[in-house]
Amino acid sequence: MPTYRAPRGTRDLLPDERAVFDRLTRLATDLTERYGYRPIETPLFEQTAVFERGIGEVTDVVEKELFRLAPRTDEAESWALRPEPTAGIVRAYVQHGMQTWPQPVKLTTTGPMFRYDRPQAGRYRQFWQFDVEAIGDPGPAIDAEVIELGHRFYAEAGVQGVEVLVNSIGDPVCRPAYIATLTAYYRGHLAELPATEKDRLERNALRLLDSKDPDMAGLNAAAPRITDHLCEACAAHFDSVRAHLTALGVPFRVEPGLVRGLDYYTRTAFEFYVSGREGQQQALGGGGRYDGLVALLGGKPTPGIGFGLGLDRVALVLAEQGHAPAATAAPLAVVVGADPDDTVGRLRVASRLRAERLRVRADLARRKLGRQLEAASKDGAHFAVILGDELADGHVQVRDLQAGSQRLVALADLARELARAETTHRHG
RNA sequence: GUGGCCUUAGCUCAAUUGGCAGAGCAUCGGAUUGUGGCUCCGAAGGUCACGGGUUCGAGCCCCGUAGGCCACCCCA
Repeated sequence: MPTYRAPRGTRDLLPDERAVFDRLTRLATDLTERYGYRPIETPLFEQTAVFERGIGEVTDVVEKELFRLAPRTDEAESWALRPEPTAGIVRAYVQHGMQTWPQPVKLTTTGPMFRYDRPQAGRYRQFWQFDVEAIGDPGPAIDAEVIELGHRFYAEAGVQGVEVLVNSIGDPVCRPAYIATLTAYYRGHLAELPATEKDRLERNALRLLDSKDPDMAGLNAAAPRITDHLCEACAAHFDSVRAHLTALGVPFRVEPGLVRGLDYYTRTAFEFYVSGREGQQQALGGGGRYDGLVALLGGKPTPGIGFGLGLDRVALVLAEQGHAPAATAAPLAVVVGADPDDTVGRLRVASRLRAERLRVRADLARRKLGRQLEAASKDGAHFAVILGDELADGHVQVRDLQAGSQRLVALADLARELARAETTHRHG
Protein backbone atom coordinates (compact mmCIF):
# COMPACT_ATOMS: atom_id res chain seq x y z
CA MET A 1 0.00 0.00 0.00
CA PRO A 2 1.54 3.29 -1.08
CA THR A 3 2.22 5.87 1.56
CA TYR A 4 0.55 8.58 -0.45
CA ARG A 5 -2.31 8.39 -2.85
CA ALA A 6 -4.58 10.70 -4.80
CA PRO A 7 -7.12 12.39 -2.50
CA ARG A 8 -10.54 10.84 -2.18
CA GLY A 9 -12.70 11.58 -5.17
CA THR A 10 -9.75 12.53 -7.36
CA ARG A 11 -7.79 10.37 -9.73
CA ASP A 12 -4.74 10.42 -11.92
CA LEU A 13 -5.49 10.50 -15.62
CA LEU A 14 -2.88 8.04 -16.90
CA PRO A 15 -1.64 8.55 -20.48
CA ASP A 16 -4.29 6.37 -22.14
CA GLU A 17 -7.12 8.11 -20.34
CA ARG A 18 -5.54 11.51 -20.67
CA ALA A 19 -5.46 10.91 -24.43
CA VAL A 20 -9.24 10.52 -24.43
CA PHE A 21 -9.60 13.83 -22.58
CA ASP A 22 -7.24 15.43 -25.08
CA ARG A 23 -9.39 14.27 -27.95
CA LEU A 24 -12.55 15.62 -26.29
CA THR A 25 -10.86 18.91 -25.52
CA ARG A 26 -9.73 19.31 -29.11
CA LEU A 27 -13.27 18.58 -30.24
CA ALA A 28 -14.56 21.24 -27.87
CA THR A 29 -12.10 23.77 -29.25
CA ASP A 30 -12.92 22.93 -32.84
CA LEU A 31 -16.67 22.99 -32.27
CA THR A 32 -16.76 26.26 -30.36
CA GLU A 33 -14.62 27.93 -33.01
CA ARG A 34 -17.19 26.87 -35.60
CA TYR A 35 -19.93 28.47 -33.49
CA GLY A 36 -18.01 31.68 -32.83
CA TYR A 37 -17.00 31.22 -29.20
CA ARG A 38 -13.77 32.53 -27.74
CA PRO A 39 -11.83 30.71 -25.04
CA ILE A 40 -11.51 32.16 -21.56
CA GLU A 41 -9.75 31.01 -18.41
CA THR A 42 -10.93 32.10 -15.00
CA PRO A 43 -9.31 31.15 -11.67
CA LEU A 44 -9.97 27.75 -10.13
CA PHE A 45 -11.02 29.57 -6.97
CA GLU A 46 -13.03 32.70 -6.32
CA GLN A 47 -14.30 34.68 -3.40
CA THR A 48 -16.81 32.41 -1.72
CA ALA A 49 -19.49 35.05 -2.18
CA VAL A 50 -19.29 34.71 -5.96
CA PHE A 51 -20.65 31.20 -5.61
CA GLU A 52 -22.91 31.81 -2.64
CA ARG A 53 -24.64 34.74 -4.30
CA GLY A 54 -24.47 33.47 -7.86
CA ILE A 55 -25.47 29.87 -7.38
CA GLY A 56 -27.74 30.44 -4.41
CA GLU A 57 -27.28 30.03 -0.68
CA VAL A 58 -29.82 27.26 -0.28
CA THR A 59 -28.61 25.00 -3.07
CA ASP A 60 -26.90 21.68 -2.36
CA VAL A 61 -23.86 22.85 -4.27
CA VAL A 62 -23.28 25.73 -1.87
CA GLU A 63 -24.66 24.21 1.31
CA LYS A 64 -22.82 20.93 1.37
CA GLU A 65 -20.64 20.53 -1.70
CA LEU A 66 -18.60 23.73 -1.76
CA PHE A 67 -14.86 23.12 -1.41
CA ARG A 68 -14.00 25.91 0.98
CA LEU A 69 -10.34 26.74 1.44
CA ALA A 70 -9.12 27.10 4.99
CA PRO A 71 -9.00 30.82 5.78
CA ARG A 72 -5.62 32.43 6.33
CA THR A 73 -5.23 34.50 9.42
CA ASP A 74 -3.70 37.40 7.47
CA GLU A 75 -6.56 37.72 4.99
CA ALA A 76 -10.15 38.74 5.58
CA GLU A 77 -11.35 37.19 2.32
CA SER A 78 -12.68 33.65 2.15
CA TRP A 79 -12.11 31.45 -0.88
CA ALA A 80 -13.66 28.39 -2.44
CA LEU A 81 -12.79 26.14 -5.37
CA ARG A 82 -15.20 26.57 -8.26
CA PRO A 83 -18.02 24.00 -8.31
CA GLU A 84 -19.11 25.15 -11.77
CA PRO A 85 -17.78 27.63 -14.30
CA THR A 86 -20.68 30.00 -14.92
CA ALA A 87 -20.43 32.17 -11.82
CA GLY A 88 -16.74 32.85 -12.40
CA ILE A 89 -17.22 33.67 -16.06
CA VAL A 90 -20.07 36.03 -15.32
CA ARG A 91 -17.92 37.65 -12.63
CA ALA A 92 -15.25 38.18 -15.31
CA TYR A 93 -17.86 39.58 -17.70
CA VAL A 94 -18.81 42.19 -15.15
CA GLN A 95 -15.27 42.92 -13.97
CA HIS A 96 -13.94 43.55 -17.48
CA GLY A 97 -16.85 45.53 -18.73
CA MET A 98 -17.77 43.05 -21.41
CA GLN A 99 -21.14 44.75 -21.79
CA THR A 100 -19.20 47.17 -24.02
CA TRP A 101 -18.22 44.32 -26.34
CA PRO A 102 -20.48 43.35 -29.22
CA GLN A 103 -23.30 41.31 -27.70
CA PRO A 104 -23.71 38.49 -27.10
CA VAL A 105 -20.29 37.69 -25.68
CA LYS A 106 -19.76 34.03 -26.42
CA LEU A 107 -17.20 32.39 -24.16
CA THR A 108 -16.01 28.83 -23.64
CA THR A 109 -13.74 27.08 -21.19
CA THR A 110 -12.75 23.55 -20.31
CA GLY A 111 -11.22 22.58 -17.01
CA PRO A 112 -11.57 21.03 -13.58
CA MET A 113 -14.43 21.75 -11.20
CA PHE A 114 -14.61 20.79 -7.54
CA ARG A 115 -17.46 19.53 -5.40
CA TYR A 116 -17.17 17.98 -1.97
CA ASP A 117 -19.44 15.05 -2.78
CA ARG A 118 -19.38 11.45 -1.82
CA PRO A 119 -17.58 9.84 -4.76
CA GLN A 120 -18.98 7.16 -7.02
CA ALA A 121 -18.18 5.91 -10.49
CA GLY A 122 -18.58 8.92 -12.78
CA ARG A 123 -18.83 11.27 -9.81
CA TYR A 124 -15.69 12.88 -8.51
CA ARG A 125 -14.63 15.68 -6.24
CA GLN A 126 -12.49 16.99 -9.07
CA PHE A 127 -14.11 16.57 -12.45
CA TRP A 128 -13.79 18.16 -15.87
CA GLN A 129 -16.33 20.24 -17.69
CA PHE A 130 -16.55 21.61 -21.17
CA ASP A 131 -18.48 24.83 -20.77
CA VAL A 132 -20.11 27.34 -23.08
CA GLU A 133 -21.69 30.69 -22.15
CA ALA A 134 -23.50 33.20 -24.38
CA ILE A 135 -24.07 36.40 -22.46
CA GLY A 136 -26.15 39.32 -23.66
CA ASP A 137 -28.75 37.81 -25.97
CA PRO A 138 -32.29 37.49 -24.59
CA GLY A 139 -33.76 35.71 -27.60
CA PRO A 140 -34.92 32.10 -27.84
CA ALA A 141 -32.88 31.49 -31.00
CA ILE A 142 -29.60 31.57 -29.09
CA ASP A 143 -31.07 29.03 -26.64
CA ALA A 144 -31.65 26.65 -29.50
CA GLU A 145 -28.20 27.29 -30.95
CA VAL A 146 -26.54 26.55 -27.60
CA ILE A 147 -28.52 23.34 -27.16
CA GLU A 148 -27.69 22.28 -30.69
CA LEU A 149 -23.99 22.87 -29.99
CA GLY A 150 -24.12 20.60 -26.97
CA HIS A 151 -26.02 17.96 -28.86
CA ARG A 152 -23.48 18.09 -31.67
CA PHE A 153 -20.61 17.68 -29.22
CA TYR A 154 -21.92 14.27 -28.16
CA ALA A 155 -22.64 13.28 -31.73
CA GLU A 156 -19.14 14.13 -32.91
CA ALA A 157 -17.57 12.58 -29.81
CA GLY A 158 -19.34 9.37 -30.77
CA VAL A 159 -21.63 8.98 -27.75
CA GLN A 160 -24.66 6.87 -28.55
CA GLY A 161 -28.16 7.39 -27.20
CA VAL A 162 -27.99 10.96 -25.92
CA GLU A 163 -31.38 12.49 -25.21
CA VAL A 164 -32.09 16.21 -24.99
CA LEU A 165 -34.51 17.11 -22.24
CA VAL A 166 -35.89 20.65 -22.16
CA ASN A 167 -38.19 22.58 -19.91
CA SER A 168 -39.02 26.13 -18.94
CA ILE A 169 -38.89 27.04 -15.29
CA GLY A 170 -40.36 30.50 -15.71
CA ASP A 171 -38.98 33.77 -14.45
CA PRO A 172 -39.46 36.05 -11.44
CA VAL A 173 -42.80 37.12 -12.90
CA CYS A 174 -44.48 33.72 -13.00
CA ARG A 175 -42.39 31.30 -10.97
CA PRO A 176 -43.33 32.51 -7.47
CA ALA A 177 -47.00 32.06 -8.19
CA TYR A 178 -46.37 28.62 -9.61
CA ILE A 179 -44.32 27.58 -6.60
CA ALA A 180 -47.16 28.71 -4.36
CA THR A 181 -49.60 26.62 -6.40
CA LEU A 182 -47.27 23.64 -6.30
CA THR A 183 -46.66 23.91 -2.58
CA ALA A 184 -50.38 24.07 -1.96
CA TYR A 185 -50.84 20.96 -4.08
CA TYR A 186 -48.29 18.93 -2.11
CA ARG A 187 -49.65 20.20 1.20
CA GLY A 188 -52.99 18.81 0.13
CA HIS A 189 -51.37 15.41 -0.13
CA LEU A 190 -49.10 15.68 2.89
CA ALA A 191 -50.06 12.25 4.18
CA GLU A 192 -48.83 10.60 1.01
CA LEU A 193 -45.42 12.27 1.08
CA PRO A 194 -42.34 10.28 2.15
CA ALA A 195 -40.61 11.84 5.16
CA THR A 196 -37.62 13.14 3.21
CA GLU A 197 -39.91 14.85 0.72
CA LYS A 198 -41.78 16.66 3.49
CA ASP A 199 -38.57 18.37 4.54
CA ARG A 200 -37.79 19.41 1.00
CA LEU A 201 -41.29 20.80 0.49
CA GLU A 202 -40.65 23.75 2.79
CA ARG A 203 -37.22 24.47 1.32
CA ASN A 204 -37.71 24.06 -2.39
CA ALA A 205 -40.97 22.63 -3.65
CA LEU A 206 -39.64 22.49 -7.21
CA ARG A 207 -37.23 19.76 -6.18
CA LEU A 208 -40.05 17.33 -5.36
CA LEU A 209 -40.87 17.25 -9.05
CA ASP A 210 -37.78 15.33 -10.04
CA SER A 211 -37.86 12.97 -7.08
CA LYS A 212 -36.88 9.44 -7.99
CA ASP A 213 -38.90 7.99 -5.15
CA PRO A 214 -41.40 5.54 -6.77
CA ASP A 215 -44.01 6.62 -4.23
CA MET A 216 -43.88 10.08 -5.74
CA ALA A 217 -44.50 8.99 -9.31
CA GLY A 218 -48.28 9.13 -9.17
CA LEU A 219 -48.35 12.34 -7.19
CA ASN A 220 -45.91 14.04 -9.54
CA ALA A 221 -47.74 12.94 -12.67
CA ALA A 222 -50.82 14.75 -11.41
CA ALA A 223 -48.94 17.78 -10.10
CA PRO A 224 -49.57 21.17 -11.68
CA ARG A 225 -47.06 21.73 -14.46
CA ILE A 226 -44.93 24.81 -14.69
CA THR A 227 -45.44 24.88 -18.42
CA ASP A 228 -49.14 25.43 -17.75
CA HIS A 229 -48.38 28.34 -15.42
CA LEU A 230 -45.87 30.36 -17.41
CA CYS A 231 -46.47 34.04 -17.92
CA GLU A 232 -47.14 35.14 -21.47
CA ALA A 233 -43.54 36.19 -22.17
CA CYS A 234 -42.05 32.97 -20.81
CA ALA A 235 -44.57 30.82 -22.69
CA ALA A 236 -43.79 32.61 -25.96
CA HIS A 237 -40.06 32.20 -25.33
CA PHE A 238 -40.43 28.47 -24.67
CA ASP A 239 -42.61 27.99 -27.74
CA SER A 240 -39.99 29.68 -29.85
CA VAL A 241 -37.11 27.64 -28.41
CA ARG A 242 -38.94 24.45 -29.29
CA ALA A 243 -39.76 25.70 -32.75
CA HIS A 244 -36.12 26.57 -33.37
CA LEU A 245 -34.95 23.19 -32.12
CA THR A 246 -37.39 21.45 -34.41
CA ALA A 247 -36.28 23.56 -37.34
CA LEU A 248 -32.66 22.67 -36.58
CA GLY A 249 -33.53 18.99 -36.46
CA VAL A 250 -32.46 18.55 -32.85
CA PRO A 251 -34.54 15.78 -31.28
CA PHE A 252 -35.76 16.73 -27.82
CA ARG A 253 -38.30 15.84 -25.18
CA VAL A 254 -40.12 18.28 -22.95
CA GLU A 255 -39.59 17.13 -19.37
CA PRO A 256 -41.85 19.06 -16.97
CA GLY A 257 -39.98 17.69 -13.94
CA LEU A 258 -36.66 19.11 -15.06
CA VAL A 259 -35.88 21.97 -12.68
CA ARG A 260 -32.05 22.00 -12.32
CA GLY A 261 -30.15 22.47 -9.11
CA LEU A 262 -28.93 26.02 -9.24
CA ASP A 263 -30.92 29.11 -8.34
CA TYR A 264 -29.78 31.28 -11.20
CA TYR A 265 -31.68 29.50 -13.94
CA THR A 266 -34.62 31.21 -15.60
CA ARG A 267 -36.84 30.09 -18.43
CA THR A 268 -34.98 27.53 -20.53
CA ALA A 269 -33.52 24.56 -18.65
CA PHE A 270 -32.09 21.51 -20.38
CA GLU A 271 -30.12 18.36 -19.75
CA PHE A 272 -28.30 15.83 -21.86
CA TYR A 273 -29.03 12.30 -20.77
CA VAL A 274 -27.77 8.93 -21.87
CA SER A 275 -30.11 6.01 -21.42
CA GLY A 276 -29.56 2.31 -21.20
CA ARG A 277 -26.47 2.12 -19.07
CA GLU A 278 -25.71 0.67 -15.67
CA GLY A 279 -25.33 3.07 -12.81
CA GLN A 280 -27.16 6.27 -12.13
CA GLN A 281 -24.72 8.78 -13.54
CA GLN A 282 -26.81 9.30 -16.64
CA ALA A 283 -26.68 13.09 -16.72
CA LEU A 284 -23.90 13.93 -19.13
CA GLY A 285 -24.45 17.64 -19.10
CA GLY A 286 -26.93 20.39 -18.57
CA GLY A 287 -27.51 24.07 -18.59
CA GLY A 288 -30.01 26.80 -18.97
CA ARG A 289 -30.79 30.45 -19.16
CA TYR A 290 -29.74 32.76 -16.33
CA ASP A 291 -31.21 36.16 -17.02
CA GLY A 292 -30.73 37.41 -13.47
CA LEU A 293 -27.19 36.30 -12.80
CA VAL A 294 -25.20 39.21 -14.23
CA ALA A 295 -27.18 41.70 -12.14
CA LEU A 296 -26.85 39.44 -9.11
CA LEU A 297 -23.07 39.64 -9.39
CA GLY A 298 -23.07 43.43 -9.68
CA GLY A 299 -23.47 44.05 -13.41
CA LYS A 300 -26.35 45.74 -15.12
CA PRO A 301 -29.25 43.42 -15.95
CA THR A 302 -28.05 41.17 -18.78
CA PRO A 303 -29.43 37.85 -20.01
CA GLY A 304 -27.32 34.78 -20.54
CA ILE A 305 -27.44 31.10 -21.35
CA GLY A 306 -24.93 28.28 -21.23
CA PHE A 307 -24.19 24.69 -20.38
CA GLY A 308 -21.57 22.47 -18.78
CA LEU A 309 -20.80 19.00 -20.08
CA GLY A 310 -19.06 16.43 -17.88
CA LEU A 311 -16.03 15.09 -19.70
CA ASP A 312 -15.41 12.35 -17.13
CA ARG A 313 -18.83 10.93 -17.83
CA VAL A 314 -18.45 11.25 -21.58
CA ALA A 315 -15.18 9.30 -21.33
CA LEU A 316 -16.89 6.73 -19.10
CA VAL A 317 -19.79 6.22 -21.47
CA LEU A 318 -17.51 6.08 -24.51
CA ALA A 319 -15.53 3.30 -22.83
CA GLU A 320 -18.73 1.45 -21.94
CA GLN A 321 -19.92 1.77 -25.50
CA GLY A 322 -16.78 0.03 -26.67
CA HIS A 323 -14.82 2.91 -28.13
CA ALA A 324 -11.16 2.05 -28.44
CA PRO A 325 -8.95 4.50 -26.58
CA ALA A 326 -7.06 6.94 -28.77
CA ALA A 327 -4.05 5.43 -30.51
CA THR A 328 -0.79 6.18 -28.78
CA ALA A 329 1.70 8.36 -30.61
CA ALA A 330 4.28 5.69 -31.29
CA PRO A 331 7.73 6.89 -32.37
CA LEU A 332 8.52 6.77 -36.07
CA ALA A 333 11.92 5.35 -35.25
CA VAL A 334 14.01 4.18 -32.32
CA VAL A 335 17.76 4.69 -32.45
CA VAL A 336 19.53 1.55 -31.21
CA GLY A 337 23.17 0.52 -31.25
CA ALA A 338 25.47 -2.48 -31.35
CA ASP A 339 27.61 -0.93 -28.65
CA PRO A 340 25.43 -0.71 -25.54
CA ASP A 341 27.69 1.90 -24.00
CA ASP A 342 27.59 4.33 -26.93
CA THR A 343 24.75 6.44 -25.57
CA VAL A 344 26.40 9.53 -27.00
CA GLY A 345 26.15 8.15 -30.54
CA ARG A 346 22.48 7.25 -30.18
CA LEU A 347 21.59 10.57 -28.60
CA ARG A 348 23.38 12.54 -31.32
CA VAL A 349 21.60 10.73 -34.14
CA ALA A 350 18.24 11.05 -32.37
CA SER A 351 18.86 14.72 -31.73
CA ARG A 352 19.53 15.42 -35.43
CA LEU A 353 16.32 13.62 -36.42
CA ARG A 354 14.30 15.49 -33.82
CA ALA A 355 15.65 18.74 -35.18
CA GLU A 356 14.05 17.65 -38.46
CA ARG A 357 10.77 17.37 -36.54
CA LEU A 358 10.68 13.56 -36.55
CA ARG A 359 9.27 11.53 -33.66
CA VAL A 360 12.23 9.54 -32.46
CA ARG A 361 13.20 7.68 -29.31
CA ALA A 362 16.78 6.92 -28.39
CA ASP A 363 17.43 3.69 -26.50
CA LEU A 364 19.64 4.73 -23.59
CA ALA A 365 19.34 1.57 -21.51
CA ARG A 366 22.81 0.14 -22.24
CA ARG A 367 21.43 -3.29 -23.07
CA LYS A 368 22.40 -5.58 -25.86
CA LEU A 369 21.10 -4.97 -29.36
CA GLY A 370 18.51 -7.74 -29.28
CA ARG A 371 16.84 -6.22 -26.24
CA GLN A 372 16.88 -2.81 -27.81
CA LEU A 373 15.13 -4.08 -30.91
CA GLU A 374 12.61 -5.96 -28.80
CA ALA A 375 11.79 -2.79 -26.92
CA ALA A 376 11.51 -0.85 -30.18
CA SER A 377 8.96 -3.36 -31.44
CA LYS A 378 6.90 -3.14 -28.28
CA ASP A 379 7.01 0.63 -28.62
CA GLY A 380 5.19 0.31 -31.89
CA ALA A 381 8.01 2.04 -33.75
CA HIS A 382 7.99 1.75 -37.50
CA PHE A 383 11.78 1.75 -37.89
CA ALA A 384 14.89 0.96 -35.93
CA VAL A 385 17.96 3.00 -36.80
CA ILE A 386 20.86 0.68 -35.99
CA LEU A 387 24.27 2.15 -35.21
CA GLY A 388 27.18 -0.20 -35.83
CA ASP A 389 30.53 -0.48 -37.57
CA GLU A 390 29.03 1.15 -40.69
CA LEU A 391 29.12 4.39 -38.73
CA ALA A 392 32.83 4.59 -39.54
CA ASP A 393 32.05 5.55 -43.13
CA GLY A 394 28.90 7.49 -42.25
CA HIS A 395 26.19 4.85 -42.66
CA VAL A 396 23.52 3.24 -40.49
CA GLN A 397 21.16 0.35 -40.93
CA VAL A 398 17.49 1.30 -41.17
CA ARG A 399 15.34 -1.66 -40.25
CA ASP A 400 11.63 -1.78 -41.02
CA LEU A 401 10.30 -3.45 -37.89
CA GLN A 402 7.01 -4.46 -39.43
CA ALA A 403 8.39 -5.84 -42.70
CA GLY A 404 11.58 -7.21 -41.18
CA SER A 405 13.61 -5.75 -44.03
CA GLN A 406 16.69 -3.62 -43.61
CA ARG A 407 18.98 -1.45 -45.71
CA LEU A 408 22.05 0.73 -45.47
CA VAL A 409 21.44 4.48 -45.43
CA ALA A 410 23.96 7.30 -45.35
CA LEU A 411 23.66 9.43 -42.20
CA ALA A 412 23.37 12.49 -44.40
CA ASP A 413 20.23 11.04 -46.02
CA LEU A 414 18.70 9.56 -42.88
CA ALA A 415 16.29 12.35 -41.94
CA ARG A 416 15.04 12.70 -45.51
CA GLU A 417 14.55 8.94 -45.87
CA LEU A 418 12.63 8.64 -42.62
CA ALA A 419 10.54 11.73 -43.36
CA ARG A 420 9.54 10.23 -46.70
CA ALA A 421 8.60 6.99 -44.99
CA GLU A 422 6.57 8.91 -42.46
CA THR A 423 4.61 10.65 -45.20
CA THR A 424 4.04 7.37 -47.04
CA HIS A 425 3.03 5.74 -43.82
CA ARG A 426 0.60 8.48 -42.92
CA HIS A 427 -1.06 8.58 -46.30
CA GLY A 428 -0.86 4.86 -46.84
C1' G B 1 -24.59 13.66 5.13
C1' U B 2 -27.41 8.20 5.39
C1' G B 3 -27.37 2.80 4.39
C1' G B 4 -25.22 -1.72 2.02
C1' C B 5 -21.14 -4.55 -0.36
C1' C B 6 -15.95 -4.82 -1.16
C1' U B 7 -10.11 -4.23 -0.41
C1' U B 8 -4.31 -10.32 -1.27
C1' A B 9 2.17 -8.40 -6.17
C1' G B 10 1.98 -2.81 -11.01
C1' C B 11 -2.89 -5.36 -13.33
C1' U B 12 -6.61 -9.61 -13.16
C1' C B 13 -7.37 -13.11 -9.50
C1' A B 14 -6.34 -17.98 -6.30
C1' A B 15 -5.19 -19.72 -1.12
C1' U B 16 -9.32 -26.86 2.63
C1' U B 17 -12.83 -26.33 8.70
C1' G B 18 -7.94 -20.45 11.39
C1' G B 19 -1.87 -23.93 10.33
C1' C B 20 4.99 -21.70 6.43
C1' A B 21 1.19 -16.25 0.88
C1' G B 22 0.47 -18.39 -5.07
C1' A B 23 -0.67 -18.14 -10.58
C1' G B 24 -1.29 -15.54 -15.26
C1' C B 25 -0.09 -10.93 -17.54
C1' A B 26 3.32 -6.87 -17.17
C1' U B 27 8.66 -5.47 -15.66
C1' C B 28 13.98 -6.81 -15.59
C1' G B 29 17.76 -10.48 -16.86
C1' G B 30 19.77 -15.22 -19.36
C1' A B 31 19.50 -18.90 -23.72
C1' U B 32 28.25 -17.81 -26.68
C1' U B 33 30.40 -12.33 -30.39
C1' G B 34 25.80 -7.01 -34.54
C1' U B 35 19.35 -8.13 -35.08
C1' G B 36 13.00 -7.88 -32.31
C1' G B 37 8.03 -10.46 -32.50
C1' C B 38 7.49 -17.16 -31.07
C1' U B 39 9.60 -20.35 -27.31
C1' C B 40 12.41 -21.90 -22.86
C1' C B 41 14.86 -20.55 -18.13
C1' G B 42 15.44 -17.13 -14.15
C1' A B 43 14.99 -12.66 -10.99
C1' A B 44 12.58 -8.91 -8.68
C1' G B 45 8.01 -7.49 -6.83
C1' G B 46 3.57 -8.48 -0.45
C1' U B 47 3.41 -4.89 6.71
C1' C B 48 -2.63 -9.96 2.81
C1' A B 49 -5.53 -1.47 2.78
C1' C B 50 -4.27 0.56 7.90
C1' G B 51 -4.84 0.12 13.44
C1' G B 52 -6.53 -2.67 17.47
C1' G B 53 -8.76 -7.36 19.54
C1' U B 54 -9.75 -12.93 20.06
C1' U B 55 -6.40 -17.31 19.55
C1' C B 56 -0.83 -21.59 20.79
C1' G B 57 -1.45 -19.64 15.80
C1' A B 58 -5.33 -14.72 11.77
C1' G B 59 -5.26 -13.29 4.59
C1' C B 60 -9.55 -16.03 6.88
C1' C B 61 -13.15 -14.45 13.17
C1' C B 62 -14.55 -9.42 15.96
C1' C B 63 -14.17 -3.82 16.37
C1' G B 64 -12.47 0.80 14.40
C1' U B 65 -10.31 3.88 10.38
C1' A B 66 -9.22 4.81 5.21
C1' G B 67 -10.28 3.94 0.17
C1' G B 68 -13.41 1.90 -3.81
C1' C B 69 -18.20 0.47 -5.53
C1' C B 70 -23.72 0.50 -5.15
C1' A B 71 -28.27 2.81 -3.55
C1' C B 72 -30.01 7.53 -1.41
C1' C B 73 -29.26 13.06 -1.40
C1' C B 74 -27.84 15.62 -5.62
C1' C B 75 -25.67 16.28 -9.89
C1' A B 76 -21.51 16.54 -14.27
